Amino acid sequence: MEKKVTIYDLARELNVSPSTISRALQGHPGVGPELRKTVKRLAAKKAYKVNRNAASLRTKKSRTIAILVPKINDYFFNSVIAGIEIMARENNYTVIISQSNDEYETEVDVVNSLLSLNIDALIVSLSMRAKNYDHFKPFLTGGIPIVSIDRVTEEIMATKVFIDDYGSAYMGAAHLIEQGCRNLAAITGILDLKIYSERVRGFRDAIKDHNLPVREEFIYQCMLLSEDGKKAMDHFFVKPEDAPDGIFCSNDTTAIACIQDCRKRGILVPDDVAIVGFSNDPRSEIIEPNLTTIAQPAIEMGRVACEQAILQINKPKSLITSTDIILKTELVIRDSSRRK
Amino acid sequence: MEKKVTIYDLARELNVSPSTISRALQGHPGVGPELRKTVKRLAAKKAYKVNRNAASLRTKKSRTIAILVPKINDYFFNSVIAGIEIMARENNYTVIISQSNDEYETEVDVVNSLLSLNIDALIVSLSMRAKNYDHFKPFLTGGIPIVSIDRVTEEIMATKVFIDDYGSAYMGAAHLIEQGCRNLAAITGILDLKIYSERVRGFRDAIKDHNLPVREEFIYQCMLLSEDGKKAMDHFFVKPEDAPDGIFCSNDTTAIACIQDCRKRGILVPDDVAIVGFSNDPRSEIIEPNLTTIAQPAIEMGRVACEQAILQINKPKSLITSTDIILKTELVIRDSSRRK
DNA sequence: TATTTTTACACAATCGATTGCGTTTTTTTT
DNA sequence: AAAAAAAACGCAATCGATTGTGTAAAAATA
Repeated sequence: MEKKVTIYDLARELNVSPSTISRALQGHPGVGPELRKTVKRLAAKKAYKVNRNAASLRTKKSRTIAILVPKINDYFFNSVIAGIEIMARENNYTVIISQSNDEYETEVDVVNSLLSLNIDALIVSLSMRAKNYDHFKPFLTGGIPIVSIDRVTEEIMATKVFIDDYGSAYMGAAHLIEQGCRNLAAITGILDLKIYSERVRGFRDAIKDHNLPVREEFIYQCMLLSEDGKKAMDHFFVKPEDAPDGIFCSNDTTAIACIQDCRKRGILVPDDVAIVGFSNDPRSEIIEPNLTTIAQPAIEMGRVACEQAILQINKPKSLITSTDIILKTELVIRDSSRRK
Repeated sequence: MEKKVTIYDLARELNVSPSTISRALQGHPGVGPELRKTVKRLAAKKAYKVNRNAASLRTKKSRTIAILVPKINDYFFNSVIAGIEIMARENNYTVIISQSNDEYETEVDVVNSLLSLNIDALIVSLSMRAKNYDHFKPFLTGGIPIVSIDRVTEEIMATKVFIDDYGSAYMGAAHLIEQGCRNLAAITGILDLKIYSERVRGFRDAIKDHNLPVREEFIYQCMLLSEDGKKAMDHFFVKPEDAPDGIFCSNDTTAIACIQDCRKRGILVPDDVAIVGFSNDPRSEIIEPNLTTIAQPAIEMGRVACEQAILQINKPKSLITSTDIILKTELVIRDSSRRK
């Protein structure tokens, strides 16, 4: 079990001081060009790696960005993470990933444990069960920037990267109406989260703007799991003669559940009921009929979020600002809503 | 921008030495029970969090486990990661996740950068494009245990957690034969990796044991991407009159691509061609016909891998062993292979 | 050549927590 | 009550890298 090589080892071998080694490796001026080369060569030869703990302790910078999302094994967040990872790697940052499982307590827990890790920034998508946001305050008072993605809130002073939820939902609902639907239903996530309330607002406005009635009982609030999709269908179809002919879902999981449930009930999609999902999950191209859905630029969102995080890290702390970055979505029309 | 609270702050406030604070917080004997309570209370009140960098620097333990997988946004690895995350959290470990994108160079890159992070253990699934495994050596000589999962190799001295690839493939192929297939094809990953060569071996043996011929041209080696599935179909169907009537795929992505390609060609699944995939990806329950596939205990694999990592961390370094842990798989029979 | 400026490096403090060892105080033993 | 043992805590070194300041040598200037 060999010990790791330190700058002291290199210093001894070259008969210079450790400080010179450190400066040489960082390319500081004030170290002769020749010495610098010698040092770098020796460092490479002996497979020297900085001890990031030591460096972080001294500089109070860890070159680490933490990510906190509701679920790691979810297509959308996954892609966001992949995007962050790419940008982080390009900028020589390390990434730490955690999940809240959409539970408030876990979120608080994770956030607290991140506090001892000396991270440089936090990229977070809120859990569905938000109660308050006090657990994020130590970051802000500690000068650690927060970038909030997708599920954002005004209550945290943070750069926000998200999509035009209102417009996307409006687009989805309007599309259903254009396809001939007159009786729209929606499956939404918990309305405490702005992302979902905005989508419902867009959904409502699209209906109103087309002079159709908004049926409150056709707005089903849930955790957006597959079972919830089925429950929503049960709810919508208590009176089959007075059921919706178009469903706008706030994610693809519930949309797919609806399609599958329709098949069981012998309801034709899109002719009896047209369905639109949200996210453009890979499953949407596989389900029959293929699912019409709102495509979100997930990887791009990750990249941008990470970019913003790095920007904030390098900005004088007094200048912490709260930018909003809104990314474009796209309605991907497939067979689950296309009527001839 | 408030400074973080340190043990020195607590020490000053209570008029004791920092060492006592440290011991009190760790529950050391040698600190009076009353003082300990007082310290803990004050620490909680002032929201003290240990500085893990400082602690790690001193103890050479970071309570951090690194994960390296080919792709983060892949269902299987995702679930493995989720499993690791759960076990890590239970044991108060932090997890760092990186991906190699199935490229050798990236893998080397990532591994090297992990070297400066002072991780306690590495859990790795190899990239498809393995050339050699020298980049892992510094961990072993440095006393940092490696747990190798799924895509393992004998060439690294590590605890290995994987499935019975030979048996699983045998089971899959035998099932196809039982369903009446006489002319089997296989889509496999790069055969340099044991995981794939074992599957092909199982595939071969199942055919042989049923006294059927193994057609070498029907074993298609690729990176297992969706496009590869289509290319494989082109390859298998150059002579449609002499094409396979059953395909065993080493992952679900290619299996799904095959089903979709069959539809385009007007080939009936499972009647003309029966198809079996590998992993039990969520998409396999959505594709029509539903995909028969080998279910792997991905989350369990993550849990076990993490458990093993923690075991190794706490073991005297001289005792580094190389256990093999083989997890059970299950053939999930669905419509893509079930013939009446 | 004497003086100033520059260059190239060394010294030593510092970040915050941990821990072996030493010291003081209290308790136990004889 | 004196001696020994135990308990409770402090001192100071340590982990490895960074960085402000100090100093000697080399180069530039007068």
